[in-house]
This record gives sequence, C-alpha cells and structure tokens, in this order.
Amino acid sequence: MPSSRATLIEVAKLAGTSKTSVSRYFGSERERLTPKLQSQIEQAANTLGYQPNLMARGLKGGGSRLLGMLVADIRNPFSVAAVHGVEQAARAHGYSLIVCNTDNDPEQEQTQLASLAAYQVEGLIINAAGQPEPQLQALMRSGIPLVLLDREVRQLDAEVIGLDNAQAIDMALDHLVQQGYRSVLYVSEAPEHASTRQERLKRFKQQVKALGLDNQTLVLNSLDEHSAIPTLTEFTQRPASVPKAVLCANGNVTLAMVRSFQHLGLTMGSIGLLGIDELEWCELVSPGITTLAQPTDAIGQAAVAGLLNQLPQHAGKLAVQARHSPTLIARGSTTPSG
Amino acid sequence: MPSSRATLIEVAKLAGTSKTSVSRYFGSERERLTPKLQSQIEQAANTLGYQPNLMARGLKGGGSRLLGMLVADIRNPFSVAAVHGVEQAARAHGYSLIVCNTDNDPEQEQTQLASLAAYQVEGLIINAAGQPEPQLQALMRSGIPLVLLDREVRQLDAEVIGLDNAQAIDMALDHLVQQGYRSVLYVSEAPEHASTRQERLKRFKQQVKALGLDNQTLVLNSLDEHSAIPTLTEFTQRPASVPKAVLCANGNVTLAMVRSFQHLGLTMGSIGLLGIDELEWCELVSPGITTLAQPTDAIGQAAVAGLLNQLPQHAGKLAVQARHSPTLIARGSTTPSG
DNA sequence: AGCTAACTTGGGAACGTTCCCATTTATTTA
DNA sequence: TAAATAAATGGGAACGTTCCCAAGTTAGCT
Repeated sequence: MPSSRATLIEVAKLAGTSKTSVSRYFGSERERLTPKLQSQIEQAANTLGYQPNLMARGLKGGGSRLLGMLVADIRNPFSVAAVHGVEQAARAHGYSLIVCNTDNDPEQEQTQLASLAAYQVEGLIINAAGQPEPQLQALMRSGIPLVLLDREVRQLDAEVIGLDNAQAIDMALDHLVQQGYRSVLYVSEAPEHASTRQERLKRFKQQVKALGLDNQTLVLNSLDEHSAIPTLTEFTQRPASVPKAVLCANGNVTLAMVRSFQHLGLTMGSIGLLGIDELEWCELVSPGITTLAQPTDAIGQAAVAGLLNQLPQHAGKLAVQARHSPTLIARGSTTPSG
Repeated sequence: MPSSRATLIEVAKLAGTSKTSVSRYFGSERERLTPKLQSQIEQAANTLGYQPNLMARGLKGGGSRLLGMLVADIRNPFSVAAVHGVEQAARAHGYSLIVCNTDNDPEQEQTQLASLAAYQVEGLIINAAGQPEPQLQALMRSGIPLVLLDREVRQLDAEVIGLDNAQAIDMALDHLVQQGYRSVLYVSEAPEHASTRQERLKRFKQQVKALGLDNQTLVLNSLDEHSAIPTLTEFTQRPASVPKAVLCANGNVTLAMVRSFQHLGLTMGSIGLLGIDELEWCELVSPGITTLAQPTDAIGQAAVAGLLNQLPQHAGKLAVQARHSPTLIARGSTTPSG
C-alpha cells in the first residue's frame, strides 16, 4: 500500500508507457489509445490507487473542474435547495462545487469572492448579499463565466437565473382574489440590497392597482415577531366587511408573520396568509399555509447550464431558462371560511 | 486593468524585487521582510490586483488551504447547521471549505470521497452515509487528517465529534418523567447505517428499563405519514390511565410524527411529544414542540479543531470536545394538561 | 579593526500535470 | 512495392508557486 499518493509518472512506469499516454487516458482522449495500452494503464492505475491531482491539472491550463458558488445565507432553506440543485447539475457535468457562505455580509462577500477566484474556479454562481459590482466586473473581464442566482447586481451585465417574480406575484394575487380576499397586506424584508424583493414589491404595487384592490405594504427591518404587530393590528381593523389577506415576500417573512398571527391570536384563513417559498412545516401549521413553491432544482440546473454555456467547450449549446414559474400549493390559510 | 490574473513574478517585477520575497510576503513570513520592501510589494500587488494562485501553492507542498466536508444529506437542517459551523471555524483558521453532498447514497459517497482527495484537501470532515471504511482507511494511511461528524464508521480509528447521545436520551426521559409521562414510544429511522441512531436506541432501551417505564420502539422504514399510524394507534390504546409520550430520534422523525398526530387527530401534550433536533417551526406548531437542540456551531468548531490538531503545524494544541451536550427547549407538547 | 553570527534577499529546482511537437508505427493509395 | 498519409506514442517545456541553499548585508563581540 502506498503511503503517499501515486503520480502520473509512477503509473506510466508501472504500465510501461509514458506520462503523456496516461495523461491522455485520464483526460478526454482515451479513445485515441490502443485497447491494449488502455488496459495496461487501467490496471496500473488500479493497483496504485491512482487519482489525478486536480491541483496540478488546474495549474497547467487543463481546467480545475471546479465551480464556485457564493450563497448569501446558507441557513435559508431556499438557498440550501438551490445549492442542492446546483451541486447535482455540476456533478452531472463532471464538476465539483465549492460553496461559500457570506451570512448576508458584504464584507465577507468580498473575501469569499477573492478566495473563490484564488482556487481558479472555472465558473461562479453568485447569490449576492451586497453589490460587489467592482469585483465581479473584474472577474468577468478576466474571462471567468459568471451567473447570478436569484438576485441581480446593478450595472453588471450577467445573466440572472431565478424565479419569475412578476408571475409569482400575479399568481398569488389571482389566487387571493379567487378565494374572495379584497384587501392585501404585502410584507417584505428590506428591498434595498436584493433585486428580487424590489421586483416583487414593484409588481405587487402595479397589480394591486390594476386589480383595484385595497392594499398596504410593510417593510420589516427585523424579523422578530413584534416588529410587524402594529401594522398588522391596524390592517386587521380596516373596514371589517372586506376580506383581508397577508402576502409574504419570502419564507423568512412567512415565518415571522405566522409568529405574529399567533401572538395576536389571529386565525389563518379568516385573515388569509400566502407565502412565497415552500417550507416543510407549512403544511403542519394548522390549517396549513398556502405557498408558492420555487422549482429550486430546475433553477440550480439552469444556473450551471448558463455557466457552462460560457465555456468555450460548450459555447452556448445548452438551453438555459432564466425565469422559472412557481407552483401554487393551496392550503387552509387562504380559505376565508376557515 | 489586467485581462488575466497577475502572477507572483509580475508583482515581483513591478516591486523591483524577487519572486521569493513576494512569496514570503503572502506566505506566513511577512515579518522577515524589511518594512520598506513590504510596502513596495503591497503597493505592487494592489495595483495589479494580485491574488495568489492556490492551485500552484497546493501543488508545491505549500498546502492547499482547503478542507473537505462530506455531508450525508445537505437538506437536513442539522447538516446545514453543522456545515455552517464548520465553515465559520475553517474560515477563522484561514481555510476554505469544499462541501460535497451524498444524498445518503453510499455510491455517491465513494465518488465524492475520491474527488475530494483529488483536490488535495488538507483535512476531511465526514458525515458518513454508508460505511466507506476501506476508502477512509486508505486516506488515513496516506496521512490526511480525518474527523467523523455525528456518525462513526465501523473499524475506523478516527475521532467522532457530535452530540452526547446517551446524555440526550437521559435528558429526554428525565423531562418526560418529570412531566408525568410513564409510557414512552421511541421512534427512529433505520439504525443500521447510522451509529448515532444505534447509540440513542440502545440508551433508550437501557434507561427505560432502569427507570421502570412502560415502553415501545418503532423503526420507520419510510417517513411518509402513514407508516407510523398502526403502531401509534396501538400505542395510544394501551391502558388509558398511564400518561403516554412519543420520543423522536431526530428532526425527520419529529416531522413525520407531527404529521401522524394530525392525521389521527391526536393532541400534543395529552400524548406527549419530544424531538431531538431543534427546528425553526417547532415553536409554531401549536402548542409548541419540546425539543433537544444540538449545539451545532460548537460541534462544527470542534470538528475543525480536531482536524487541525492532526496537522503538524498545530499538533494537538487545540482543545477538542468530542461529545456535546444538548439543550432542552420545553414547550407545550410535553405538558399533559394541554 | 577583524571575525563571526544573524538577518535579509535572490536564484534555481521541484511539485504533477497538460500541451506542443517530434518520432515511430500502421494503414492506405497509386 | 514504394510513397504518402494517418494514427499512436513519447519527450520536453511550461503553468505559478514554495522551498532549499547561497550570496550579500548589517550588527555584535572580542
């Protein structure tokens, strides 16, 4: 048993051939080799337990076979689901994924971005926390493929893969109207640093006007259960004859609002509740929370496809869908009689 | 602006010095350099936007500064929390983390392990799905530091970092007894491939005997809500005079049991419910689910410390706690009157 | 002042791989 | 059958870094 890793040269020596042939065998030119030579190499590699050193390969222009992903908040279930999708897709294309979490901190984002670049990743999937435009700009100039996930970065000409936010808002409002609600409170986290939140908020304001619905918006600066209480109380006391509903801009907000509902003793349904993002507990909290589920696996796959498309080997051959449709999961929280 | 990445040599040329000095500056020998030289290098590096190429460093024995982590199920909140803790700790020590997910598939585990090794990681944190003992054995022999997270691997002499499972069971039973419950149903996923589950189950059987409690165990082969129904029904129909409680071996089981409770129309509390693993929704499902929270950040930190300890530079200087105590979060689901 | 020790700096080799090009061998064509 | 072409194989340089050792410089001691 070898105490240290075997190298290309050792395999070549054992197989009685040259390092070039072994390199070809493990690269993508295996078919150029004689069957006999192939089996010799295979056998030698097996007995030595050879594993190509990807560091060395990455160094000499062979490509690191690494993709980098920057996630704003790894503890957010949506992010995790997206990471999962990206990882699967990357693996399917022969890439590994290095994931960095920024905890929504622009400063960490800078650091992580630099370190990702230092590992010579062949592509970068960015779920931005801040607006690291200068750095990303520099990376793009240096020719590294780049895709934005869920959130766009101002003035950066890169593809954004994610939910069709306008469609999501439309679906949500349609459902609420259909269920008889006529007054909607839209609750979001601070939209300044996340384009997704801006898009949803903007569409909400448009559509609510178009549909002639009574409405209100609330931007939460903190997710603790008290910060929504005053606005929510006020909202519920509007003319009682109009059925009212709360629309949550994402999973975090849904969580906060459920807490607020419980705190105020409100019954879901009598005041409607609809959340963007499906979470495993949404069906458990009685009477079940209606949600719009994001197709996270598809989004992850599309992100990887968008990346590989920018690589010379693939050069735009993969189909990439940028905007994905959510799925409505109707539950008791949007049934007024409930 | 440089279209491609700047190299050590370019920085050296601009700073009017040699590559060796620049290497020292970015390595850990900065203080050996004259202040004057230091500032020259710093300036040159800044104007060129230099970032060391970690691939090259990794190649020439300088260490890749990469840690690898193998996670059995990245969508499990416990795993995510652990990844988060590990990442923070790794970062704090100047390491980056490459995370691979195996979706609990031993075959993928093999592949991922190989690819992790190919990236010349300096250490490996393994949350095993199967029993990849031969591969891990080989890796250990080749001298790469290795730590097991949460689950041990048979016949592998590596440190296991995780919850103190015996203590967790003890705390759970103590709490249940204290709340007046005298009959406990223990529900677990299949224990074959996860040592954690075995430890908990074994301790449960021991303690329940020691405390003289009426008891039953159920191993779920599937997590859908129906698979627990027959046993749960039977359990609730035991002599009615004895207060009964269900103890869930992990978060997945808790989720499944809440579904089953709702399906059968059981009220939590009247039948007690206590889960190992704290999840964000546990306080939302009325009347709130009592849980044992794992100190995931501490566990992640300990795992990294355990790894670095095996590196010659640190050589056992860091304190590592292998077994961590959970925290009881008491809620309504273990209040019999409820 | 003279010699040694300590510190600072730089040049060259090496890490394990891929790529370019040269060489050898097999196959086709006139 | 000879020449021309194609296919298979191998040798050497290069990637960007770190490490070893040598050379130059400064300080310390007798």
